[in-house]
Amino acid sequence: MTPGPVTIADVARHAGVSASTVSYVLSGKRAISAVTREKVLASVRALGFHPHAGARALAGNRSNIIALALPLRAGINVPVVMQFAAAVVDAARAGGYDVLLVTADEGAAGLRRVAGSALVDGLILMDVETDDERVPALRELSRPSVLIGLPADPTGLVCVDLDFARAGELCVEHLAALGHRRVALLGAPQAVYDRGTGFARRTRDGVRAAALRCGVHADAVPLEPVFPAALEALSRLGDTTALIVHNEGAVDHVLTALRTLGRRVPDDVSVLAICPDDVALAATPNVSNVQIPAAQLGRLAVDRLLERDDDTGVPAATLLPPMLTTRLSSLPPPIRSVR
Amino acid sequence: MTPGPVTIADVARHAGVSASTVSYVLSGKRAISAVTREKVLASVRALGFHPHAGARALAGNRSNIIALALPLRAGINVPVVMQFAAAVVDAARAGGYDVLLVTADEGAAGLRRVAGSALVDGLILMDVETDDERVPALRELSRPSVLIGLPADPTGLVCVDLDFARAGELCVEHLAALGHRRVALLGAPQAVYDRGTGFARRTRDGVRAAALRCGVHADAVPLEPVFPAALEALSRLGDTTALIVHNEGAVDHVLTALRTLGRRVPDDVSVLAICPDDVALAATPNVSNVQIPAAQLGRLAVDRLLERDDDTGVPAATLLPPMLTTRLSSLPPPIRSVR
DNA sequence: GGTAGCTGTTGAAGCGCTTCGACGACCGCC
DNA sequence: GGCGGTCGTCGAAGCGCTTCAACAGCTACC
Repeated sequence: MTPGPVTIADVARHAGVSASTVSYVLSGKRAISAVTREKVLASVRALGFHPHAGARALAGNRSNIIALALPLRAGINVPVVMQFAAAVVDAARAGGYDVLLVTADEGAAGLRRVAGSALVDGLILMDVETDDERVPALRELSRPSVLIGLPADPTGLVCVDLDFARAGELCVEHLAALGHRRVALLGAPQAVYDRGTGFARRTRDGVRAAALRCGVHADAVPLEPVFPAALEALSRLGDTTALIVHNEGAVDHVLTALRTLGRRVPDDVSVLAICPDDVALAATPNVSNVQIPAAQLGRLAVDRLLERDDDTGVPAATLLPPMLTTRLSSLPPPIRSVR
Repeated sequence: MTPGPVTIADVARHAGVSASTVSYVLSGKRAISAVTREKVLASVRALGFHPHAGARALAGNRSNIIALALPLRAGINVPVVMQFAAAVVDAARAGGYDVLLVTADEGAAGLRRVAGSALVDGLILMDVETDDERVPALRELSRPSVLIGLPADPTGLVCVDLDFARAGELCVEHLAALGHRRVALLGAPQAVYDRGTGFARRTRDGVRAAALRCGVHADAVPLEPVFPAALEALSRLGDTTALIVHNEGAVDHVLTALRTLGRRVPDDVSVLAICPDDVALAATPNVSNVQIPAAQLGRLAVDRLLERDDDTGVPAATLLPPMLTTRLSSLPPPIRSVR
């Protein structure tokens, strides 16, 4: 039944043409008459031919694989990462590429390994730190790469991300417009700020800048995504009337803690989140949020990576504009707070 | 600086030996004198040589890549899946293998594609359904594979998993021993049962069997991992004095719902969970749990896959025995319930 | 009627590596 | 001192594919 793997020569023989013709039919790189093409395709189907990936990579000088460097470390929110990953895989597959998983543990050496051995044609990095050891390595790689995130110095690199600074501003502006005068950012765990992860800091900076501009007082506190931490953070926040939660795993805990403290949402406290829509919709009550467009960013990253073949200049950093969706958790502050 | 990629011939020339000698040094498949070996290794380092993955796969008939088929669908708990994935990647890397990500979307066709094109040397599948279309495909693949999970008919396949039936029994036995007479299993979302995912059903069967044996009444209800669902499920459970939560994402919600209903844990209600330790420890109070040894299972799967080279018989299914860790959430039932 | 220009197909030359068989050098043994 | 046996190294073959240069057969045009 299975007399060893089928090669292109088998297909050529079966179809009564040469191996190169089969190759051209499959790649479409040369005109082939309709008759021949059909004959060849029929043989391909009949024999169940799958071109040998290694041979193809060797001869064609491209593996049709891209590397996805995923963070699997402290403080990151796993479901969000997986949304990115799923989008990247989908987009890559749609473009005829497979995805090789590289963990952040391997660091720059891992990237050099997979790129150096021609295992992958390009790389996508997530969870980029402000001063990431992998960033300089990337520049020397001779393979294209795209970062999801924004390092301190993006020169010569292609980056895509949500404009988190603007997202922070947007939240403050929204709350300020509602009349809030005292807001707080409940952010990522401390470890994420310490590590210099870009998105966390950029949001914080955006919140602070907008607060200054809008004449609003803004606190910013890191937060572990566990219930006691949420409770404790809230009890220390005093007469804050609005919260901005930039921590997917903590949204639920914050709402629960508010309930525990007897503070109603949105009547006593308004809550905004920067999180994917599904997290916002799973919360009770549904939380007004700036969406994290994971699927869109993942797809964009792949597109940027693959369009590099066409060498359309250097697109540099693309920061998607944030979008705030108003749901049930934000209202003007209670009367007693508006002097 | 970079005059194109370094080939084995460059290394051979630099070291003053033949290409085959370099190959043998690198693979260790033939005795090489210490002097020559050092010379070659020095040249490898000096030139920054990385063997071309495609060429290696072509000549050596192995790609040093394994496929990991990940579920990215409704009802699965993403962080747990990622724990498995991380363990698989780690173990694979330790064995000199890279990991290619294949999503469940691609189904059997995806497996045939990556195996048929010799892209991967072996496959690991997660989230196997009772009657999974991929399982028969696997048998025809001519590449080894390991399932994390247990299909209806595991004949001829290598499977590893936690013994969920035994886990369910263990929970009931523990609660029965404490004196509980009425327990409830809060399980996976309905969609997971409908799909026929093995672990959910096996746990339920284990719970029922042990309940019968121990003379305990056991309800089993599916549960979405959102707060309102937890609240609703609990309010309908009547005078149940103990809960078994087999749903990582719902553990927190169940505890919060109990708090909301004014039922204290463990004084009024005992709670057991089947979940990874970190979920149990992040809960308030810490929940007694049967651990899901994701890291161990991931590593085991890779080991099983790679030891196939040695062809040590057919190890068949390996079900790890469950371990119950008693923490703060389980006590004998309140007096009023013990007639 | 000759030539220029297409179109469709082919053979052959690699891509960079592994591995097989061969062989020279050197060991110890009778 | 000659012979079998290791040990260490090498040349060459080939893995299955892509792609280049070449060419046969046409059409079209002057």
